[in-house]
Amino acid sequence: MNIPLRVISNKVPTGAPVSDAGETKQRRAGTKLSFTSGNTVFLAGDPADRIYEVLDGVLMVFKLLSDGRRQIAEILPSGWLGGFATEGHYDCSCEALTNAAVIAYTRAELDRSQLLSSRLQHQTEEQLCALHEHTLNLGRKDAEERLATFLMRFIPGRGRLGCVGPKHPDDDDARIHVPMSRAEMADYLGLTLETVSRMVTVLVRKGLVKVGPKQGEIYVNDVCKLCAIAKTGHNE
Amino acid sequence: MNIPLRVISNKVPTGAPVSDAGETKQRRAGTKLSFTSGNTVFLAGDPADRIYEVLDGVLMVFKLLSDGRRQIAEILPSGWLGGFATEGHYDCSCEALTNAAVIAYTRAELDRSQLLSSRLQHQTEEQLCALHEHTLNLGRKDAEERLATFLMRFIPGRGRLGCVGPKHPDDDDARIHVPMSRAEMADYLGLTLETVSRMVTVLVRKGLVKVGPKQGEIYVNDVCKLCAIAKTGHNE
DNA sequence: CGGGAGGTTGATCACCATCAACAACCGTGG
DNA sequence: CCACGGTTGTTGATGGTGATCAACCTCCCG
Repeated sequence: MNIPLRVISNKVPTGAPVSDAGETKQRRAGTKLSFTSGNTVFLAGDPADRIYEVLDGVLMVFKLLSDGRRQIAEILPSGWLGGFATEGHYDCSCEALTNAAVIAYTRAELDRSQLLSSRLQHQTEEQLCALHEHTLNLGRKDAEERLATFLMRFIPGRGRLGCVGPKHPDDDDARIHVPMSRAEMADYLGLTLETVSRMVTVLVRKGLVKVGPKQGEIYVNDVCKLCAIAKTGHNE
Repeated sequence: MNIPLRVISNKVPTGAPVSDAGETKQRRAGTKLSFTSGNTVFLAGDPADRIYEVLDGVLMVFKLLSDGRRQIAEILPSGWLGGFATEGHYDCSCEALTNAAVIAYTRAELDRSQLLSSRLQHQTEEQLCALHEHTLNLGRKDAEERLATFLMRFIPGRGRLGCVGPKHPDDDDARIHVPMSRAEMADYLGLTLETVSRMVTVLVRKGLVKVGPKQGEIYVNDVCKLCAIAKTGHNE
C-alpha cells in the first residue's frame, strides 16, 4: 500500500496557542473553553482527566496511524461529548472544525454530581449508537451511499427514527452547512478526497443537491430521494 | 451494486425458542438468561427496556440493510454490554455467537443502583473506545491489516496500551479461539468471506499463523509480527 | 454413502485509489 | 488595480485491491 505522508493539521491555529487555549469562565460545574477552527482540544495518549461537552461549534474526534492515515471517528455538534478514554488515556485526538465553545468537566466533578453524570451517560449511549451506524457506513456501503448518509446527518429530523417526512409533498428541500473540507469528509467516510468530490458531482448531476457558492454550503433538492440513496435502515 | 440476498441467520437455534429463551435465575439485581449459539437476544427496533451484560460466551451486535447486507458493529465477550438504544429502541440486533450466559438489567434497576450504573458507565466508555478503533479498522486499513487487527483482539494483554511484550524473546506464540465463521468475520471486518479466507492463507504462508484442526482454532506463531501488520497505533 | 455446511482457491471484473493536470478562490503585496 | 502563491476543489487516465462468480474440497452427521 502506498501512503502519502499528508500534512495533517493544515489549518494553522489562528488564535491562542493550544496549551492555554482560551480558558474563559467558571460555572457551577465545569470550565468553559474556547477554540478556534483548527485548534487541538486534546491528543490521543494524553492523560484523560476531563470530559468535554460541545456548547457551540463542531469538533472532530480522530485516530492517526504512524504512516499518516487518518480516520475521523466522530463529528461532535453541540451537546455531544468528547474525551473518552481507556486505561486513563484519551483513545483519540480531538480538534475544532469550527470556532467552538466547550465545557470541560473533570472526572471528579462527574463523580460528585448524580444529575450531571446521568445526563452524560445518556448522551454517551447516543454516541455509541451513532458509532454503530458509522460502522455500517464504513463497512458495508459504497461511496455514493456513504456520502448520502453523511449529508443526511445535517438535516435535522430527517432520515432518523421517527422521520417527520417532507414539509410539503412537492417541496422537500433543505439548506445545510457542512463545516468540513473534502479531505475531512474523506477521512470521515473512509474514502479519498477525489472520490468524495466525484460523488458530490454525481449527486449534483442527478439533481439531488446543489453546491452553494460558499465553502460547505449545500442545497438538497429532494431530501427523500437522498435518504433513499443513503439507505439509513430506518426507512422500510 | 449487486447484492446477494443472503440467508442471515444460518444457525438454527438449537435450544429453547427465542421468545422465552432460557430465563433461569433471579439475583440481587438483574435477571440471568441463557442463549444457545445462534439465538437472538434482541432485535433492532424493539422497545429497549433492558441492558445486557455478558457473563459467559460471546454475543455479536449487528445492523442489517434491507437488501441483506450486514455489518457486525461489536463482538461482546464476557463483561461487555449490549442493548444500547436511541429513542427508546434498540439500534442494533444481537445474537449469540456461542452458548452464552447473560444478565439483563432493566433501565429501572440501573436508575436505582448508583454502584451498578457507574460500573456500566465505565464499561460503556470502554466499548465506545473500541468502536473508535473499529472505525479506523474499517475506514483506513486494507484487508490484511484488518484481519491481523481482528486476531490481535483475541490475545489478552497484547497489542493494547501497555502491551506486556513477548513471554520470551524467541517464543512469542499464542493459541486463540475465534468463535466465528468466515462469513461472520467478513461482516465484522467489512470484507467478503472469500477475502477473509484468502488473507488467512496469506498469514499462514508468511508463517505467522497456523489454523488448527477444529473450527475457529488459530495458532499465532509470532504475536509481535502480527501486531506490526495490524498497526494498532499503540506500538510506536 | 449422500447431502449440507463451511472453507479454500481460481478467474474475472468493478469500484475506488492513485497520479496528474487544471480551475476557482482568497488574501497578500507589488 | 492586478499579479502571485497557496489552498481547495474538480476532472481525467490508469491501475490495484477486493468483490463477484464458480468450482471443488473437507468435514460432519444423518
